[in-house]
Amino acid sequence: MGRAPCCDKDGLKKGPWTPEEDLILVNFIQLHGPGNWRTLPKNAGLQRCGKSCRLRWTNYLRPDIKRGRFSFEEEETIIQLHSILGNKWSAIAARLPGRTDNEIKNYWNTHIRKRLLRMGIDPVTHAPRLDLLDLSSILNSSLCNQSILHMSSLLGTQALMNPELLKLATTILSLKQEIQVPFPKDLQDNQLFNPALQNQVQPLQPNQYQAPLQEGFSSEMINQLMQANVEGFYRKEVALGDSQDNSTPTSLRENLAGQPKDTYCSSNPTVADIQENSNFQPPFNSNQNFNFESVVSTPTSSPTPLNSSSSTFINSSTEDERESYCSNLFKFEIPESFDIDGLLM
DNA sequence: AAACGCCGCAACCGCCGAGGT
DNA sequence: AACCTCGGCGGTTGCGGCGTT
Repeated sequence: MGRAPCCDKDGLKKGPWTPEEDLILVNFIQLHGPGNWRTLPKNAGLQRCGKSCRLRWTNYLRPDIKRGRFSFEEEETIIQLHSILGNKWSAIAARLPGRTDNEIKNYWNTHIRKRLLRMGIDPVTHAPRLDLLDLSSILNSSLCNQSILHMSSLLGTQALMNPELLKLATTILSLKQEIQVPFPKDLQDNQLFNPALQNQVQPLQPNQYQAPLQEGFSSEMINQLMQANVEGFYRKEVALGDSQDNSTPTSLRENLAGQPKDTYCSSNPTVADIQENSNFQPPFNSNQNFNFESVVSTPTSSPTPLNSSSSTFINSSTEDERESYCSNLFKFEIPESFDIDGLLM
């Protein structure tokens, strides 16, 4: 069945809207309402197709549109909703008053997505991905300092209690001493020139996350480094005064991490759907039993209210701070006030 | 100052589902 | 059931602004 074009393209203008066209469209809609978009441009005297008019109105001219930079709360909401809804921009926009799906989509693609990639987090699944991780930026921050104590600040003291991770840390440190690599220089650059290091830290390829790793780096160790990366960011915020119980690795990220995109993006996912379709395997604590509802329902005594950390950075706006803040979103818990049932309907 | 490349965003395109005939 | 229209959605494109060389 052939589909008729939305309008006769002949003689219709395309491209950016002029202020005059905007004025005509706004005046017409204020007087008559949008009505039928197909006939609107003709009635209003615009040389545009109805689709173009609708888009211009909904994305730009609507009086209730909020413009300007996204706040941290908005960004937080976007990330949380995206972890549940996937690329359902209109559904996400419905929960962000004054923001359009187009604006949110653009913001995701140009800002949030890139930031997550830098942090080694898959922007589709919201799961840590070793092949996305910028190891150099993580290691540089620690290895430019000689002391193992700095490694502990990177990995967290809890992580260093783990012999495997301690082994990894000392391996890296000893490597550094052996080969005298100038670590403030980009590690990835060094990999290109130093065979010894190349042998230890291979450039990571897609799908290598669960593949057998090079000698000296068991997959478990790498997993722990990944965990340490995410939690390392998180700990920075703790240091800034946000009290939180780190011993509870409950996070929606972990529950949704392994979901296939089809499930992820189903138009009407229910809690049961997500539970049923989730083939998630916890990447870090394989013995832990995961239950979606247990994650969704947060006890009133939860030490991590959804917005508890917002005030920490509320008045700052650097990318680094957002990145640090952002990483904490992957340990979020859903507060009681968050209507997840309503969200999933 | 000019050339170039990158980035962000507005707008377009193609597809889909709902609803009417 | 088949066909058609319409609104809506998500992916993609292309232009303009800005920074760098």
